[in-house]
Amino acid sequence: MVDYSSSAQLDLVFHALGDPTRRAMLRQLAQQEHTVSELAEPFSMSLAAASKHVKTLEHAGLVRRTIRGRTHYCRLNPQPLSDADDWLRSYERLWSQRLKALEELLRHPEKE
Amino acid sequence: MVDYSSSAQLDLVFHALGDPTRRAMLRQLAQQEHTVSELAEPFSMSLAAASKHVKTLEHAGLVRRTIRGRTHYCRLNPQPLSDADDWLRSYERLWSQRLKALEELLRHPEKE
DNA sequence: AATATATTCAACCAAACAGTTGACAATATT
DNA sequence: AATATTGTCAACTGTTTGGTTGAATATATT
Repeated sequence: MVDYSSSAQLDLVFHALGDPTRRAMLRQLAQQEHTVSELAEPFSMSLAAASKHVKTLEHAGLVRRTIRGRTHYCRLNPQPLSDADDWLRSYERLWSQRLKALEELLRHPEKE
Repeated sequence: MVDYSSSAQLDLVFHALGDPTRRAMLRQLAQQEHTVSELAEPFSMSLAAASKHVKTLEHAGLVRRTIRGRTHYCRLNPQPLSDADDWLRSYERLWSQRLKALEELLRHPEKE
């Protein structure tokens, strides 16, 4: 079993996710495959800039690219998202505890 | 219901998580409260540098600080981790599908 | 063959980042 | 009162980031 959650890999994945343009691109790719131009289209930036974002996602392992002719087709590779989630979920006990306490408070709204 | 998962908030949280020093600090804080010096101790960097990391975590809402005398006590606030997880989990369908296919393949290892 | 399209590349820029050091502020200790 | 401790701040440095533009590459279309 390969450990994709190595620190360096998580660095790349979390860094890739820390940008709204890239998160939006992933959102598109969750629906279907897209070319680089299609991914770039919604944003008011040059194609070159968008292309760099795609490359960042690719480097993090979040995007796979197939080149057919002059067109680059990109699709989402969800594995690193699952790895990032594994990391986050190791804290779940902490936040679910807190959420439970909040719910309890809503159910029995006592003074103070 | 407040939307902590706003894009700007996620930017801060994912960016904060994209650094191994900061993830290690969170790991410490998951165990118990720690002072800034305690958080800094494992790393071979100046206290000032570590202090900046703590501030980054605090800015992302991941750390809460209480000052008593000259000592700053830090504790983990897990809420933003939960928000980040909410975001990631919206892709869960995609990766669990893939995992299921892999398991299936392991159970019935046919040719090709 | 000429042109249009899809994409990357290289060079550049400004801003942000991660680290340093030295000084400062505030609080404890002796 | 003198000193030590905890932590931040400000200024500086080198690197990374996110964007630009113009040229280059490769493929399609006419």
